[in-house]
Amino acid sequence: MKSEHIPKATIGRLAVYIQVLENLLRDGNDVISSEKLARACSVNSSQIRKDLAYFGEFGVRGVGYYVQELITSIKQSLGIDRVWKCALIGVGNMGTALLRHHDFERRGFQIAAAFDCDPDKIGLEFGDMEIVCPTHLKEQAPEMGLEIGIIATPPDRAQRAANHLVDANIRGIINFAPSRINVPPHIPVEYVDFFDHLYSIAFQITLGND
Amino acid sequence: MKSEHIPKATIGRLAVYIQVLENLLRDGNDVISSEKLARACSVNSSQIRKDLAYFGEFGVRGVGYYVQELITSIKQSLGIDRVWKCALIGVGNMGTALLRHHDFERRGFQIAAAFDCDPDKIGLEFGDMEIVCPTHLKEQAPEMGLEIGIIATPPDRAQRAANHLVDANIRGIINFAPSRINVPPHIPVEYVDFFDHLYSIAFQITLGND
DNA sequence: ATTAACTTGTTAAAAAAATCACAAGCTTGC
DNA sequence: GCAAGCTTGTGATTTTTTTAACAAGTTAAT
Ligand SMILES: NC(=O)c1ccc[n+]([C@@H]2O[C@H](COP(=O)([O-])OP(=O)(O)OC[C@H]3O[C@@H](n4cnc5c(N)ncnc54)[C@H](O)[C@@H]3O)[C@@H](O)[C@H]2O)c1
Ligand SMILES: NC(=O)c1ccc[n+]([C@@H]2O[C@H](COP(=O)([O-])OP(=O)(O)OC[C@H]3O[C@@H](n4cnc5c(N)ncnc54)[C@H](O)[C@@H]3O)[C@@H](O)[C@H]2O)c1
Repeated sequence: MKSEHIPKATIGRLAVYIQVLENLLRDGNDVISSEKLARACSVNSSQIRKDLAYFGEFGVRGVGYYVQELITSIKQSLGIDRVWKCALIGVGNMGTALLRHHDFERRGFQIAAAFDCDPDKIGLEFGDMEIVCPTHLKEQAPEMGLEIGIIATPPDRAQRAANHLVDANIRGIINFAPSRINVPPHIPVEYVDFFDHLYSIAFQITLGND
Repeated sequence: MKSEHIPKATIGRLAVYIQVLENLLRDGNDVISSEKLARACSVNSSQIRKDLAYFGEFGVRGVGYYVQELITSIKQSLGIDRVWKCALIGVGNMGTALLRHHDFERRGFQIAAAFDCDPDKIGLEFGDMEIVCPTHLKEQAPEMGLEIGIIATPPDRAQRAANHLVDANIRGIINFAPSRINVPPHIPVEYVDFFDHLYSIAFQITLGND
């Protein structure tokens, strides 16, 4: 099929499929049907087949999908069959948790440089990486091949951080701060806010009460 | 209008509206039109009016929405016009960042108790809260009025943590661990995984390249 | 070889969500 | 008091997404 436009929801589900498939593989499952995978992911099996069809034909009729092969195919489709180098801006509570999280590389991402404007933080070492001032971003980004920016500053500093990233020709941005940022339209921005999920839970609980 | 079923995407957008409205209020805007709010949130103005219509009529024709009033109405609609007490399970990198984050209460949530099974962590104090073993959950949850569980354990411990929460009659769960959990159907579960967003960015960047 | 039991990829149908378009309502100025 | 100018709330329409249905391909057993 190999379609042009892919729904955003599909991307989100592919992330879930990878997660579940990796567990299946660890448990020794070599082959899986869309029906079984669907149950494990709490979705409809046609949904899975349709999601995969956007990118190609990965299964065998009458058999199912070879798990390892499917994982590889999905990762290729998403563009995470390689490591993306990320620049972290803002090394506070959140930034530190991210730096200490050792799952990034395995999942296709590497925080290769960390920036903070607090003089008390500049110079601190994290593994083989030193925290430096965001003004160095423009010079370090091309040198180090930084492509994705992760903003973890307070909300009123997020735009400033975004400006540094844009100026350094970064190609995409994740913003953990609860504020909208303005960047040129060719740079994709994703907002991460746990409170979305907390609101959703609160709402679902409240709803159930009526 | 006051409809029965509300799209999940609507809840996500309401969270964005609150964020933007609070900034508008801080900047001294008392009234806003759906058109202007729409631009600030990068959505369609009918979308905003429709989202709000699910919950009631909050605007004044010819005028717009009174910002403070609208914030209050949205919070009421979502059920966050009060503080929800949360139980954190797993006080590692992520859990610690959450505990140190002082935005929770302002946003309607409070991490009122923290649990970890690591003997080195049990007994540590965080403000006026002491980390205790998850076996105490069942006894503390009703005592303290804990309603929402936040799982921040390693993925292979998430199900165990979920079981503790279910056993303690918790009403909803946020899972930060990258693994699916099984709980009774009346308990809503939300999965938080930043990698969704990283995948999405990687995909959007890769796509732009073709 | 043929049949029966599965499972995919895809087309068709249904459902859901987003957008448009406009009547209804508020405000201001004359 | 009325007209002109806005802006909401909502039915109608369009677009998007999800689900169902099934032909086509695979395997295994007889
Ligand atoms: N910690 C959490 O659990 C959590 C949860 C949800 C959202 N967030 C959001 O994530 C962001 C970071 O949260 P945190 O808890 O780490 O805050 P924090 O205050 O601990 O850290 C912010 C860091 O950003 C640095 N900084 C400020 N301005 C900067 C600039 N212009 N350039 C570079 N660095 C700059 C500060 O020096 C500090 O180190 C906030 O916007 C917060 O709302 C955090
Ligand atoms: N740190 C991050 O930035 C980050 C990012 C994305 C996802 N996550 C996910 O969040 C989860 C936590 O990450 P982390 O970095 O804090 O890990 P961590 O290893 O630092 O912390 C895990 C904590 O859970 C505790 N724990 C283990 N089993 C437990 C149990 N049965 N009951 C109670 N506590 C238990 C451990 O003692 C430890 O303190 C992981 O699943 C991780 O994949 C973390």
